Amino acid sequence: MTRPDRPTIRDVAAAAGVSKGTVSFALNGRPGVSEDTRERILAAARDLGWTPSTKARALSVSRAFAVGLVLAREPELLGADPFFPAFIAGVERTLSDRGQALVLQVVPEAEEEAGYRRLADAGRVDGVFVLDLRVADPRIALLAELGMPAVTIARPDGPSPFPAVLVDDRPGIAAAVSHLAGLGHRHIAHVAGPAHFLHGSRRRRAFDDALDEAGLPPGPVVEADFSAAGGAAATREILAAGPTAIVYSNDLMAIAGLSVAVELGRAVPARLSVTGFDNTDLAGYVSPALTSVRTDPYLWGRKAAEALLELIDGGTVDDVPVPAAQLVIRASTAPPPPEVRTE
Amino acid sequence: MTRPDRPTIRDVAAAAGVSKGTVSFALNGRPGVSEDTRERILAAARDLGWTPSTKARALSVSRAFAVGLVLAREPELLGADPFFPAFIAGVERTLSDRGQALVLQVVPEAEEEAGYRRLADAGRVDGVFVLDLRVADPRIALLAELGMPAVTIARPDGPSPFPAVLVDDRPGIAAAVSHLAGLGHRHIAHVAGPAHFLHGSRRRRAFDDALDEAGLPPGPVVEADFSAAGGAAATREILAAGPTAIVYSNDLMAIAGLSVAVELGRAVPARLSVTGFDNTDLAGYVSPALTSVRTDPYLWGRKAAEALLELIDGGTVDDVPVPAAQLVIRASTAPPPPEVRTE
DNA sequence: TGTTTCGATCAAACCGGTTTAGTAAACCAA
DNA sequence: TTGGTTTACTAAACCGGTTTGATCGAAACA
Repeated sequence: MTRPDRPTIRDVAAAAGVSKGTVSFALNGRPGVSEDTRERILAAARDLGWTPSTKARALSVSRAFAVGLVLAREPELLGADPFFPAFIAGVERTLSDRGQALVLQVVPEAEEEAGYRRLADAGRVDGVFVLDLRVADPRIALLAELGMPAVTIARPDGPSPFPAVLVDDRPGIAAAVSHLAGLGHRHIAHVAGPAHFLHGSRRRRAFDDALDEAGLPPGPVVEADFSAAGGAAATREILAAGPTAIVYSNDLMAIAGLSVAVELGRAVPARLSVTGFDNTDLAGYVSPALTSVRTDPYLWGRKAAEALLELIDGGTVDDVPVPAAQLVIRASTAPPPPEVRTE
Repeated sequence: MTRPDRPTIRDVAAAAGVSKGTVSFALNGRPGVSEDTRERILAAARDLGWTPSTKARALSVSRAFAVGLVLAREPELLGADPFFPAFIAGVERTLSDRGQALVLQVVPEAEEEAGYRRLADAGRVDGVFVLDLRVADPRIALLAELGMPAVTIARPDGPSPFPAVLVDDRPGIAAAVSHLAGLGHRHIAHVAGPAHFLHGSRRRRAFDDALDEAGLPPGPVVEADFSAAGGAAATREILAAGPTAIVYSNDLMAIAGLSVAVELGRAVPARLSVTGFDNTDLAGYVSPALTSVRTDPYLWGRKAAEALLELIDGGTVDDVPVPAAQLVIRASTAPPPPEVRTE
């Protein structure tokens, strides 16, 4: 394990025959350095293979050159959700170009606030992303109090001093319901995500509103936990209400529900229509292929990171609009069976 | 955005009426501080709400107090793979107790080496994990040259100065094949992962060996890319060879393949048995429930992090054994149909 | 008693950058 | 020639910790 001593700015200064300060100026493109010396310094730096020490820069300018992400989900649920990796990839896309790093923290749900606090206290990050917003999310106030720049994914329900990436699940749910209603369904059910999650409750509300808008009576709703097991259980429960279609609030539950329905003799889509949400990689490859709502977490990640860096740099940042989610129609939705009479 | 000026060690020193150095000694539990003063210092630190600045410590002891992970997969593929989140959660489990952070980097595959180099040059991390080992992986030599401590997930095929978490896919594949052979299957096919990935090629070799051991002739193998689309395509291709069972090298491809088979009229498990690998959350909730190989990436993450920290602290670390993967038998495997005669 | 030893403490250097204050030389106008 | 600016650069302070070498008083020893 060789430990090649990295050259410091001092070495560069010596090689170029100038002082440390001048080297710093030259490397940062500041005025007050003659073209001649600047080139000599750059050449010296190149020859020595010098790269700035993030540690030293971080201390001297009191910036971490990193942003943080705290994930509070249980590992199993995390693994099943395609959101995070895609979001993170998008974030990285923006960060890596700008020499910023992403610090990740995965904590038990109860320690989420402690997680943010740790990142802040240790000075490890200059800002954070807030995901999985909850109803009346306490993290907003916490981060404001800590003076920590943040960007939320979706606009919180309460007041928030932070810019948000305006992710809106409602049009996606509305599109799913309207698609089903258009096919002739009158008994549409919903398997919702946990109500304390903002996206869980918003999708649910969107579902209710969409039914109303389609002139349909309220449909049965069962709350589940976004997991396959939860989706399966919820499906068993909700099928008792005799819906001809189920709108799931994510693909994982939809795929699990689809299997349950088929096992219970409810052929999909002949006797039951099903829609998912997320449009995961798998959605197009289950049988029948799942009608789902396509979201773009990669894009959200990119935009969120851009906004956060801007905010950290002291800019004022507006909420960031993103394209509305699109319904991808596949084979899991069809008109309801004729024998189901409309009341 | 209040910016509450964090107290420094200097403030603590002033409050306790001692010098900076003494404070540092006291806080780090070094000898040479009277019990009396130590307590006074600790009290002062507590009262002021002092927490050490990672930035300053990092510079002064030239440690980043962070470890790195470079992900080189495409975002979509990342999203579909349950491995990363679980692995990362395990890593965090170990790290967070010890005040270490995880720095993530997601890069296009072509920039993977640059990714490691960036982390190293900037001094952002004290060590890294090496995932998704490839055949003759160039990263091993790169990291050795950079003098960067590392832990590999699985033992590389070539020489490596780094400890490895001894993940071994072979028993899992062997168990799947032997399970199928025990059910009476004689025509077993394999949908492999990319051959340039070590786990792709190892699982394939394990498949070949297991067939041989069961006294069966080599079975057809199609290489795919671990994605649902790839799994579906590979299944279409491999079904032409007329196998009675297919061993997939991950669940995602298996689930996609299962749908393809059913659509082509090959009922599972009546006319085709299918096994997956990973035992994802969804495996138990598709129809039929998927027989799969359970792995434990959460545990691997924990162990890998422990080993890496030990290594960074200058310890010598041996390879880390982990429990062998277990076959989880569900409904997607059954005896082959009787009409298939054995040659 | 004088000397040694030792524990407790402090002042200062250091990590590798950035930034400010200061200076010498060059330049310019009167 | 003088005096005032500019330009190009240096020296030193600073960020907030850790670590080393020196100092000081008290206890231990001869």
